Amino acid sequence: MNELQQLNPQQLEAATYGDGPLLILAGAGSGKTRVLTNRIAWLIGEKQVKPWNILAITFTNKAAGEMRERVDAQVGFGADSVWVATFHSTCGRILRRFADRIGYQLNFTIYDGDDQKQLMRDVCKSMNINTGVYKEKMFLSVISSAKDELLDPVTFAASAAGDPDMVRIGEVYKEYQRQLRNNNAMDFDDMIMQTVRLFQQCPDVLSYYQDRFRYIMVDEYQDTNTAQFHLVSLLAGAHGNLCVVGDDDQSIYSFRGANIQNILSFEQVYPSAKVVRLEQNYRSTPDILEAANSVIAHNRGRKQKRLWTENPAGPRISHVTVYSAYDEADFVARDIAKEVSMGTCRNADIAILYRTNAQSRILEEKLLMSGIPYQIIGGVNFYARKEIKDLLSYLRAIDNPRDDVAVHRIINVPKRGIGAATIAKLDAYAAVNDISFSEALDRSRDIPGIGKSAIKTGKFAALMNKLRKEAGTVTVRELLDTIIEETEYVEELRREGTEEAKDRIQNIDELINKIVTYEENTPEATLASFLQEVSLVADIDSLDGQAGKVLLMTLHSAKGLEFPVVYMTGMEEGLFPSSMALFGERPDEGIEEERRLCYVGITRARRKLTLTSARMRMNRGERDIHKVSRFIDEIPKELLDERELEPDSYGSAFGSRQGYAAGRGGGFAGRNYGRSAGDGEYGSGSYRGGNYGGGSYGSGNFGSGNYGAGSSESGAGRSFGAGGSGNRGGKPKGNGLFGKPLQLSKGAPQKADHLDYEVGDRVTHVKFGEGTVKELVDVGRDYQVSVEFDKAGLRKMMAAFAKLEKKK
DNA sequence: GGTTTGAAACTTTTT
DNA sequence: GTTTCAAACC
Repeated sequence: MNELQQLNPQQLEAATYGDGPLLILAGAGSGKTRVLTNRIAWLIGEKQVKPWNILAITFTNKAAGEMRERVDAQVGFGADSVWVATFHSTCGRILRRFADRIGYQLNFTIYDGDDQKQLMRDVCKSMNINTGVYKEKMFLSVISSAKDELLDPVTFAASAAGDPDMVRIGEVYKEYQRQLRNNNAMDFDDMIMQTVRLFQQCPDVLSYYQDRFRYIMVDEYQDTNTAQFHLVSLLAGAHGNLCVVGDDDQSIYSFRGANIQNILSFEQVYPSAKVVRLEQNYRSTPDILEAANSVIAHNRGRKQKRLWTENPAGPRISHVTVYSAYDEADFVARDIAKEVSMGTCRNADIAILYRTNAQSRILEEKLLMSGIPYQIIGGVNFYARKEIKDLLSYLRAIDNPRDDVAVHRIINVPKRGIGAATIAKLDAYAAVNDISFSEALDRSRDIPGIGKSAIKTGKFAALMNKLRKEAGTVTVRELLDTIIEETEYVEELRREGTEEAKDRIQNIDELINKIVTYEENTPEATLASFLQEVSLVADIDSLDGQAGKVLLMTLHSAKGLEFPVVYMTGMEEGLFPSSMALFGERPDEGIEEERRLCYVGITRARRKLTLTSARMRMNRGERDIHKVSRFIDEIPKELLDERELEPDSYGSAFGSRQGYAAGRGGGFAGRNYGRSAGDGEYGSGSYRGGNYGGGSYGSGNFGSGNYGAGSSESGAGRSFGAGGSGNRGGKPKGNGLFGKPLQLSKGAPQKADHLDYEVGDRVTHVKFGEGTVKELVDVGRDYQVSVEFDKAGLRKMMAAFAKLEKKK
């Protein structure tokens, strides 16, 4: 309790405010988590509130975990009875207990984005919808928004009357929802909406939880959507002790249905609400705060507040303009290496932020080359990887036989010789008889026209039934072992023997580890509880903090985090603010949300902030010329250390260097470098000059290397490098300037007269490190070199591109 | 009928 | 550079 003495007056007021609604407007870095945990401790210690009568809701598991830890540390006895959880897991727990009251089985499956898409494809197919005109994604996004607003298919249809497009969408929504229900499945949005429905339809359940949760706290309240608002209001309906914490300036999830009005009009909804403002920032230097304040001041309709700090001054904010995204990545990598070698910071202090996930690749590449350890948050979720998803689908199909999406996914994985035609017959049979796909499988022999395929499908059905039987008696881990054994899933990968297959096996091992950890830490671990846990993990949750690595993530993922050193990359009009926001339906609102995102980014930095802008960026094979982001202009000039870097050829770059040389044809900043491609002009908006050869560099047979430090890291282990699919056969498909193969255009590496290494020599490669030359083949224009690398394994590459150096 | 291969389209942010 | 769709191939 002596912790309270360390709070400032406003924090103390918020932490010790008694009953009734309470709105805490907490600016960035103002210590809101501290206030929340202190409040929980105070409620229990001073107000004699029972720990199990307290509910604290967050958005991510990570935030929940942190709060849990701090509550445990501060509250002591009884702390674990405090319910700290995310919106989705809270609803999950409630629904696992009462979903049967609203027509679901308790073992319902939770569908992620991939599952939703799959299901929507089936829906569109069954309704004969031309997805060339109406995209699945569009349907899903409208349905998602509807659910966020608590509109069920019936209400939606009513509101759609008169608008033919909306009526059509309404029909799709109805069918989608019907199939979800048939599959005994819910999507993410259902979790919230169905819980609200449960409360509305079953007053006894609602009053049970109202009585259970007498004190409710909601973190990041500005990100709640309408459904979440209703959920919270219902829960707080009896006792009225609702404490919400948020910052309207950090509302960045409107695309996900977040309704900023929830926080802006809290005082209207709860007229007796007490409002406390936390404006003292404990995180950043005065310059960084000043920059953040100046940017956000351009937004209208905010709750007035201005952050201030007593923190000492720090280094100036840098803004660096470079020519290309490649130069940007190079600058960031070099700057990090410099700072770290000077001892001003450690790798673990640094975060590189960007607007879109697509920007991460080039940064990743540069960091890898510079030997800087990094971890990427986001991109491909571990649980979304093919091999993981396959095995999880087995578990899902076992747990919930009605999960048609899961059964469809695995019926021919690994290959069992069951093809599309057979599956179509099973589907038709299931539809006619109104049974699930699994049941149709069980009746394989009765299916008309199936022929001898019934032997294969029957075998598969038998396997699934055997596994289901076993599931009741063994642990999840043992069950997975059996699946892997029976299906020879890993065996198959082992036979493939490629680097990619090895990676997949590693990921499967990692999945097994996760299951073991889960079963060890969860007393009542069941297959269903494990699957729920797994489907509700977010990318950000994998961040462990002890890694000693530079972190790369989107600005969205960075919310709620702080770092001593922050790089905000891609500060360009069209990227950030994104063109989607600029040219969307409501440009004003779009820009304001982007600006809030910028505010979030700036306020992540404690000590040193570096902003970077590239003039040119490759975008879907075209180069776009961008102006510097307006947000840079919104920062007072005197706060910025402006620098402009000239493009220059960094000798070490594999591939990009060459593309760079060719791409310069149009001339940059009025100067003419090397050859002139002739067409295209700099400065007139979008440059669409000759084909830049994006993606086709390294057109030799480079293989699809898999890099990254350990595939257990989220995002690492992603493969890049040219070659692989899309460019099979070793011949460059991509066009160079004027449609000719890039290799033939000027500036591309030429075949060397001779090579200064031969078979058996030790060589070094800029990315793969050291290795031994195994084979040299003269293929006309160039030599093809095969090298067995110590770390990266056997690689084939073209000598002119590989830039191998003989080791002395 | 099933599998493999090649070409085309597509990239905001996510629980 | 990745994922999806159609055609060729077995």
